[in-house]
Amino acid sequence: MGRTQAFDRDTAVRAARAVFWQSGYEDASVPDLERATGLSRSSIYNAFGSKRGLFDEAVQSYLDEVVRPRLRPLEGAQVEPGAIIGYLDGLREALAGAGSAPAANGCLLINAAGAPIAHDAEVARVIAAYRDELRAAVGRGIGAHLPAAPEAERDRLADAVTGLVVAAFALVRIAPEEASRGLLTARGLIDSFRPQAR
Amino acid sequence: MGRTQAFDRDTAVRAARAVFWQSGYEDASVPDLERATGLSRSSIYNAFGSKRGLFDEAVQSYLDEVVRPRLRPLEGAQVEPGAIIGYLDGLREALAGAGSAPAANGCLLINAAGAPIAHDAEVARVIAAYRDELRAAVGRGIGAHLPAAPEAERDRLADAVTGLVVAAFALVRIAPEEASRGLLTARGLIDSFRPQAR
DNA sequence: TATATAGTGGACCGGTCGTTACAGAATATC
DNA sequence: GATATTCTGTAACGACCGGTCCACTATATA
Repeated sequence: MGRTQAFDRDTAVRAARAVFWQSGYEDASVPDLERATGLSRSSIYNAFGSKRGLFDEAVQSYLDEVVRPRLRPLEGAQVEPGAIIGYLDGLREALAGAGSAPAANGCLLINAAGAPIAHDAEVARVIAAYRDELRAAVGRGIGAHLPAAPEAERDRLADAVTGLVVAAFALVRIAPEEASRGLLTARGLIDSFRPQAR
Repeated sequence: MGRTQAFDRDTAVRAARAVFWQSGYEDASVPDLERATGLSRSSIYNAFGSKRGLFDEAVQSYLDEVVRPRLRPLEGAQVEPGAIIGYLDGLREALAGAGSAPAANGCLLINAAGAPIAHDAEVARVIAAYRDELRAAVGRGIGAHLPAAPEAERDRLADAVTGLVVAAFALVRIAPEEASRGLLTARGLIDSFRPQAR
């Protein structure tokens, strides 16, 4: 019995996700979240317990609907040779999106990681796991792209590319040109290995 | 006539610099700055006008006494061949300093750049200029280290190394291992060019 | 000694923060 | 229709923020 929940929980989380994505955790105020979700203060605390609770759900939503789809071409046993290049180009496109696209705000996790919230052990754990997932995917992409290259060189290359990708995300909002430059550099590094490998 | 200023301005700025370095601009509260400098609220506003005024002086002090000394071996017409390696190793050492050393907090400017203060045009300008200075220094270091390498490859290498260095600074506090890993990768990239160049 | 400046401590301002509480209206099941 | 649950307002809480103001003390020069 009793009234059923009127709003769609996922929709509300997605709206909150956009706010956290753009503003980081600390700078996203509760009134901001009210406005974005269309919910009242009371409803938010009723449904999610706290601002932090809402943030945690937003992070999960971000991983499921934003991060993992983008890494999908680099998952699985047989990765396309061009997938790693496509991934880098896709990233550059998304990050360079003229401010309108949500991805132009970089990475929700890294943005949120700027402030004290990053000292939170749980958040740090999620970020570390995210990075390892990325490194593995890049490694597979490099492997498929340069099958003839020596393993040591492939590892070094994958390390550099992963570093540059993380750097790009960390820097989009501080120095967008630097971020794009880093992704271009990563592409250039891969290309410079290509002739020798053939 | 009148009483002479009792405290040493530079000492106070250095103390404030440490606070901004560790906490960023927004998270450094005025009480924090009182405690660190040993000055009263009134004296701070008397001497520096505002929190922002104190921050600006701290940034200049940081550039003069921290950044530029470290880049000095990469300045001038004749740079030592090993200088770029020494620079990367020195950075890694400083960033890995067991939490006690101030440099373990990364870069004052990048830390401060996380929050709304980075939207400030002046701060953005300082950061961009800082980055260009770094890129030029790394370029000279690479040139001295690999004089025989083709210019295009040297440029690509210098871009990658600069990107990884900036990334390291941006990431020390979020993911210290990633930062150290990035600097090691930069070293490895340089070494991998060495044999061909000889 | 008179006076101008440097310093302290504390009260206070308006504002924002996350969170809690509560009254009342809307909507579901029994 | 009774009742349980979900909503929306709105007010208030205690804490912190940067900044201002003022009365007071200390120390220098003229």
